[in-house]
Amino acid sequence: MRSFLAPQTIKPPSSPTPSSPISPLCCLSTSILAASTNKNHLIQSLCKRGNLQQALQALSQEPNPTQRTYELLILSCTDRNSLSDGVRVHRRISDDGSDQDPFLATKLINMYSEMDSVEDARKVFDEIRHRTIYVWNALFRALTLAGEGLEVLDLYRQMNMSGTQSDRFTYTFVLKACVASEELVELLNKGKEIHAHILRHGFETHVHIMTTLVDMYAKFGRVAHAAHVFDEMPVRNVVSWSAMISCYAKNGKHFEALELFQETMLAKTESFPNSVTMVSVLQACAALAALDQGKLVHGYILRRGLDSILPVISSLVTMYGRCGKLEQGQRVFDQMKERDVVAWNSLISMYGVHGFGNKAIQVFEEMINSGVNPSPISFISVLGACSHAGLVEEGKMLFNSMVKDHGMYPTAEHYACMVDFLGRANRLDEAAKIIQEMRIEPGPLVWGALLGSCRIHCNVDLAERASRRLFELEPTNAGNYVLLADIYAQAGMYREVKRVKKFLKSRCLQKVPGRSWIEVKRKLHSFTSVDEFNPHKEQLHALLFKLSSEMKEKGYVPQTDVVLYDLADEDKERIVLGHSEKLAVAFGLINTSHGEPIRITKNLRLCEDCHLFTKLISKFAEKEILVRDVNRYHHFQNGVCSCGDYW
DNA sequence: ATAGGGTTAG
Repeated sequence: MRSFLAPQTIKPPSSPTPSSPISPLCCLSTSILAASTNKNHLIQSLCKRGNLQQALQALSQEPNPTQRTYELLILSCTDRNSLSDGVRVHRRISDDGSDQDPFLATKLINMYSEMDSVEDARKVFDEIRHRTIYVWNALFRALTLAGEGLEVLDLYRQMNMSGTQSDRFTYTFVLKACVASEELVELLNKGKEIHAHILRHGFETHVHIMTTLVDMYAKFGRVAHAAHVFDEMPVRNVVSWSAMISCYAKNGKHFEALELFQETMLAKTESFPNSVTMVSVLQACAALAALDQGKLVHGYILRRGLDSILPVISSLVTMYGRCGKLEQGQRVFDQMKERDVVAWNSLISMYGVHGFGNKAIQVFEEMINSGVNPSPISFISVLGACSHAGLVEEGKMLFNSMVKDHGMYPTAEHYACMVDFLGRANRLDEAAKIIQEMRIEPGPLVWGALLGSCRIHCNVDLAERASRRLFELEPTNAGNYVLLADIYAQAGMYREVKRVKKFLKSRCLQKVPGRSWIEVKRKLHSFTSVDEFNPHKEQLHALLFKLSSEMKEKGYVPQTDVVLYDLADEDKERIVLGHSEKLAVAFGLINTSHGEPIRITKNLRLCEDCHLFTKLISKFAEKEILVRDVNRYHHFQNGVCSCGDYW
């Protein structure tokens, strides 16, 4: 490597640059002459002013660019996102032997990484002999961003063997690498190993590293591990809090997310939530349909002046949508000064889950007309809307336009939407054909959509085919087995039902218990059908029994096919009457005032009997009831449901 | 000597 202190080349006086005519003085001292031809300062200031082309021009006239000059050139190329110019600068650096400078190598790796050219970053790394920890870290970061987590972990092992010590940055990069890869399960152990390194090297007090650890366990779904790390942290900042709240919100622990936010972070610490915190909190409110909590959070957002931040507003739209408050969601959206594709997507899927398919399509078109390009998620949202509203032809057209007009490749989710709305419309052959002709391997999402449709139309043959694939793809997902058993039960094939249930038991697999929530006077109440300790249980059962008897006189026939046990009819009736959703309805009838709608959330799909029961209640009790199940909204009013019995 | 890291929208 050439020293940067090497004597500078002196240009012969016979070839002066035109802009600097030689004065007699210059000939007296070589150093003065060198200074007058030195373009380093010029290049640097051109870079700072963003004038990359002129800087490159000047570079060609400068025989001895300094390290700082190269650094600014690299940064300037990165800013411009100009790969060709970056390569030019890189070549020049190699030409004068500076490519063995670890500082510049680090900068080059970062540059290539920013330009999504991880192969070039890797080349820089491979060619440099003296690898400082900065060089290693830069490559780790580049590979992680490119999703090459496994490669990072392999290099990390090599680095440890070469005797180079990790620093505090290394740990955050390799922890992220553990989750930046498809092979999540295997890498959990790798992450735990790194966790041990971190403790061994005394970094357990380091906020950045420990927060990354929390996030890593969160992404592996290891909530207890994440909470343990978080609890042990001696110092936490707003990012740590946000990471832990997000961990709960993303892993289905919505109550815990709200509790940590309200009862711990706000009440007991000096940490101020920021926009990122609010996004996770709103997500939890949305998931629980906790409208009162959501409104409080909205108020808080306004007071803290976070209401102009795009992700926050999108989350607000989603929260109001998922709480059944479409007008509020629309209002929040209308007040936005600028709208990005995520905000539009929030609005589209808000109308979608409520069954307003045409409105969702209209919003989708408005988005395009306003000059915002649809993202793959826009299509998932609008196709999902078509599904919920039974808009088969519209859905097919949108799907085709995604490929033709927007040049997008459909993902498994897009195909699953297609299969879903074709299947629901009892066009099962067409749905099966879509699966056959997919340009990617059909995954569990797609087969699951087909199986769901088979359940609606009670198609045992196709259901067996779909479930065979599903059992191969996700052998431990109890939901698939239950769905098949459900179909057998509908078809009266109880021996098959028994077989499936026996199989479930032999594998120690359990169906997710049904759970319903209702928010009354700012407090969330949760119900399951098996909870013996619920203080309201007796009262609710008595009320349900009374209602059921009254409605039976008016023609209600309990839909007991959903019960997977071969029992006497009256036992089946007792079971469906104890479903969590009915308990929540009963609780709502007792605890809401006249004219106030009941709003319920459920973690599974609504069963036939609960659907029928709720429809009738909405008529006989003259009560508006909103139920959000795992897929969509049901708006019950005067004996009718907004889904048109099609869900 | 210099450089760089964690939480976010369907």
